Amino acid sequence: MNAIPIGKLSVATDVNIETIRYYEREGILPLPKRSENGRRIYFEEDVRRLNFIHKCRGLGFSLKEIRGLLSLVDTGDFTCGEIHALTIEHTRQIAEKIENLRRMQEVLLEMAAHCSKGKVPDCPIIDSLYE
Amino acid sequence: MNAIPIGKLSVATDVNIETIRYYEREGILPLPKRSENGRRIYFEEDVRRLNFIHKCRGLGFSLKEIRGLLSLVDTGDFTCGEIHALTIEHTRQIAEKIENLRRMQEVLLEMAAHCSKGKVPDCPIIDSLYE
DNA sequence: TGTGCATCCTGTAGTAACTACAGAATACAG
DNA sequence: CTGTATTCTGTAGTTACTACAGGATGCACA
Repeated sequence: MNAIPIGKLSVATDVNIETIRYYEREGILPLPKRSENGRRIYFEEDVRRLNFIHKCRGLGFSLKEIRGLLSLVDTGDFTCGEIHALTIEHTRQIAEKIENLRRMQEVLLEMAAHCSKGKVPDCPIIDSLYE
Repeated sequence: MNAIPIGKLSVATDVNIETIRYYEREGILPLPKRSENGRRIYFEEDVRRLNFIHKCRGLGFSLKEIRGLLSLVDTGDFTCGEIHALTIEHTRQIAEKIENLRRMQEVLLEMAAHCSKGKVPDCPIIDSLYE
């Protein structure tokens, strides 16, 4: 139920119409149902999946990596060991991303704070991401 | 001191040599000194800057956005108000990225935990990034 | 019941951010 | 001093979009 055309999906997810069709060609979005006249029809599930893909892209995951994440849910027949192998590397990667962002955040906030006290900031931002 | 050639910079930062030259062409890395025979010479500062750029890219920032972040440190003549304007939007964006990653992390860990108890996971991962 | 503007279709071409390769010069280890 | 490694410039290919072009269909409104 609640069928929507590609334009509405685009607005709902803030993903460009052409990008949606590109994801379809790439097999990262499933082939949607079509209306009698060949127009694509989407449902709530597609909105969720596309939101997920879009946010992952914004977090620096490649389409290949996203395919890997989606495979966790697309096929329900992974063994326990496989799930572990797939999630462990991803959680490690995510933890690292969070840590890097946390450091950037810290330095930016500090910068703004110093600044508001009238001090000209010097240059700690770059070091913040250097291990 | 401690001058290194492009190959060492590439190894030190895990950034492809061709990508380093590409960043130079794009003006995101400064034109380096050259040896007598025209070979690029880098220093510790370049390692830090390139590490920063590389990590930002891995966190989903575009080169344009990274240019904006670097401008905070490249020119020391921002006014306090400008620093605030630039940092506030960035910190908002970073907070959002952290929150999205945190949710993904939670769901992946939960998935692995359920799995290790022998339960077949169903499908919460996609919802985790759906507001 | 027309009619005109919005939305959709396919297909192709352009852009951003790399990445790889060709062909030549220089560095340096044994 | 000779051969393998590294660097150089320049160009072409790849990934992930993004923007048309040209045509068909949908739908609000007179």
